Amino acid sequence: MSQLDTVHRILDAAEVLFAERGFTETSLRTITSTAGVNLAAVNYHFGSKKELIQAVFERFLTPFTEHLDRELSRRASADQQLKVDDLLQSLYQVALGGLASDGRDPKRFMRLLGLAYTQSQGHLRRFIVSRYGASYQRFAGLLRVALPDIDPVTFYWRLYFMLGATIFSLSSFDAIEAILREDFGAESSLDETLARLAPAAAALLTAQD
Amino acid sequence: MSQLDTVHRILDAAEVLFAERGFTETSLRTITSTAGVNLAAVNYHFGSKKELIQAVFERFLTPFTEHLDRELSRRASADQQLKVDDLLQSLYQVALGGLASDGRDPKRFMRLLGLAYTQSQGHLRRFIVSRYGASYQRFAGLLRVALPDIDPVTFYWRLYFMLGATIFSLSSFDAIEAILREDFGAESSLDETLARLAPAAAALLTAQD
DNA sequence: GTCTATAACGCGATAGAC
DNA sequence: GTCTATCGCGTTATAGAC
Repeated sequence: MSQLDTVHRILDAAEVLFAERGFTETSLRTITSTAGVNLAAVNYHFGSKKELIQAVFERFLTPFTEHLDRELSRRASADQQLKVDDLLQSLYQVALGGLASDGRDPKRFMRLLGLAYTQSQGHLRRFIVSRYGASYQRFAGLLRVALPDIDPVTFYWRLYFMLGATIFSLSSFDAIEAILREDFGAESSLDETLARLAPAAAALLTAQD
Repeated sequence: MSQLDTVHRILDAAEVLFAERGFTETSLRTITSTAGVNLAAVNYHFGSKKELIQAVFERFLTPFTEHLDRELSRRASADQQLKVDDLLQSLYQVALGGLASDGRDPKRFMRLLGLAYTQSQGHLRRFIVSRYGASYQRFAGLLRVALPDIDPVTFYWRLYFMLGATIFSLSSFDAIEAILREDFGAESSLDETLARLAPAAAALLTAQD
């Protein structure tokens, strides 16, 4: 088995298992046996479990922020000024859809983001902020320009409300979808849910006090 | 030290440590040494770590749902029909404020709820649903009556969006508050944040498609 | 570059003395 | 009811053979 295969197989197994169980709850033994590689391979290729966790996020966040940055630049050059709806559409449809078109599961990505937020992995938060903080700042800045009438503190709280609604509900997408399917017999696809989320998030951001 | 003291001290230490680090990341050794009790005391008084986790949630959720149920009954007997704003006010101001007036930290409660949501503790989810599901169903049912024009699947997705915005942002209240204080020099109290969250959540729920 | 074997340690839980 | 001591197991990480 080539080195590239081994690294790849470890990342694939770790991504799925972390998303299902969390970081602490997933042992290197489980990851390596699922991946079909030797236990020592993780420490050889990644150095430590922490660095493996960061590598899993890097593989999601780099294409995600690239899709988002590209789409924001495209829209910004076309329009005079980006509106709230444009920005949310960039975030939801393009960035997540772009991820899906790369063959990466956007629901799993959201689950990992939720874990990064609540599990106290200080190293992971530092890694994400230092590596991808610029893209976040750009998006937040454009949204701020699109909502000039809201006072700044309220604006930022609403930004976190919006992120919370997004990450929380999408990270539990499968569980929520299963409940609604049982109660109403109606299946919800990720696209339909994003189509429901976008106007709700826009209303949240633009609400009158 | 009396038995009541020991049980109490374990619960106090576990509540703080779980909220700070998560369940798996907090060992019984850390809990008992923080509480100043013997390691064996947890298994003696609670049976297992899982049952200790449930006891920590019980001590928050029982008064919380009692406050909420009482307030919903009070409002329902006064008004003809409860509106969205009434229901959100019951949830935010009264239930959380009631918790605070009992001397229980509502931010810590929100952090624990966030953990229960994202950390895969199957036993905890089953415990919460079986013990407190009725209060949740009642609140969701009243909110449904207040929003009859929205189609049912959209309504429930929005309910999860609203819960996500609430739990996610309040569970990270201290971290978000610190960022905003550094950037704008403006402190945000929990009350002020709830006063910002209520209209935003109402707008999210009542949005036009 | 990949393997086996193991070091070094922390975990939850419990038996048994007091 | 509280203590000490310990069992049995799982963990990450690494040394050394191949």
